[in-house]
Amino acid sequence: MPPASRTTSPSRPTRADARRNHDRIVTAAADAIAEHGAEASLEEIARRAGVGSATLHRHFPSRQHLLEAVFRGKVEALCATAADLAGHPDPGHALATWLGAVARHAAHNRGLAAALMGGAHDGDPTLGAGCHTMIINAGADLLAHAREAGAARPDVSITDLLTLVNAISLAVEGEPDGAVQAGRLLTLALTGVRPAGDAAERAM
Amino acid sequence: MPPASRTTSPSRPTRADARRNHDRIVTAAADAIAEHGAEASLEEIARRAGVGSATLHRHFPSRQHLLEAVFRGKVEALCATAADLAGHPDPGHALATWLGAVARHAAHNRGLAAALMGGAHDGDPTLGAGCHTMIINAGADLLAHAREAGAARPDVSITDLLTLVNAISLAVEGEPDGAVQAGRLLTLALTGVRPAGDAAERAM
DNA sequence: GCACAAACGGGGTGGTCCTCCATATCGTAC
DNA sequence: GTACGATATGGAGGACCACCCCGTTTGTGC
Repeated sequence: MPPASRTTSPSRPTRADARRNHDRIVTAAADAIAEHGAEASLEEIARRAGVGSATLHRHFPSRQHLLEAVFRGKVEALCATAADLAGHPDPGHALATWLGAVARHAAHNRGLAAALMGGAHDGDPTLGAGCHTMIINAGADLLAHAREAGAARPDVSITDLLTLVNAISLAVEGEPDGAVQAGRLLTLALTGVRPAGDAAERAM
Repeated sequence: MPPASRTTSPSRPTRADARRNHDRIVTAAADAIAEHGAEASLEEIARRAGVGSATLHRHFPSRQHLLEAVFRGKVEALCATAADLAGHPDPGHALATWLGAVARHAAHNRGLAAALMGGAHDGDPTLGAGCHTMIINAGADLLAHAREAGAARPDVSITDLLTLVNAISLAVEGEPDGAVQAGRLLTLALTGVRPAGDAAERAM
């Protein structure tokens, strides 16, 4: 982040080769991450993109920045889905559907769960508008509506739910039938282990 | 694994220095893992133990083997807890209590969740009797009893439950109030997001 | 005490992440 | 069309890592 120059002009427009390299790196990263997961080698990504490793590090000072760039599109899609579902007549169902969509995206896009998870708590405030924050804001409305409709406990937060979804996604990542497992576990977590219809309130 | 020698005698008793080094490595690993997590540097562990890195690799051919050795005691304790709880009058409560104990152990012993998680699906059959298997066998009884008592759905497996617990434990690992978060999320997953007493069966 | 299998560990290989800085390139003002 | 300066580049190098080879040391049964 260059210090705001003295003139009103925003320093300079990004150079064309820089923009080109940026895009090539993101593309290469998407491939490598799909293949090897979120911990894919940065050296290899640079190699695939045909740039020096220093260039990669200049464009993306941390792995998290790179993940954010790779998955921004997917995250925006999930946010849009949340917006669509916000007006659904059954808010509880809408929330569950959306969380399922998050899990499905994570199952089909290796590394997405890590990108969603990492955002806030790695001490870098410059990632404020990152995927983590975006997805939380998107889900907050759905949860609020569900709560109003009595379909969600008042003491559960959207952070809880997304942590759960991402934890599940990470746990089954790499498994052959990951998407199925993730769906099972998410349903389990949302509805509880007790048989449906058993309303017993226990001390636990 | 030395090929079974021609004689009936089990080749040879382990040499004293080997046993000593083994123990020093496990101790050093416990410290390092508590400090840096399950991904702690093996070189550093060898350094702390005062042995060459080759010695560490000879004793523990993979990181998973080392984790198993470090946490075997804790896992046995959890298995014993499971055995104690097996006769509890309320099997549903017993199961929940035990899963809570697993989470609590994981929160207090960094790396334990990783040890429990890694066991089966990394292609090494020699880890058959590893922590993963031990804990599954221990929990299976509790789940079976809970199911008989109608306190657990018939379609949920012990693997599901342990995956959930470990996923949660890994997700909150390193967080300042990790133990509290893990407890919250586990309770949430076990009882569902709907308010207690809401027995509505939804299509979802 | 001796012989020998068992265990050891220094040092090498090839990998990672990240940084420095001399060089090449782009965009612009002329 | 050219020259210039800011911007961007990438190879080389440092620090670290997992893992392995192989000459050397050490423990043990006789």
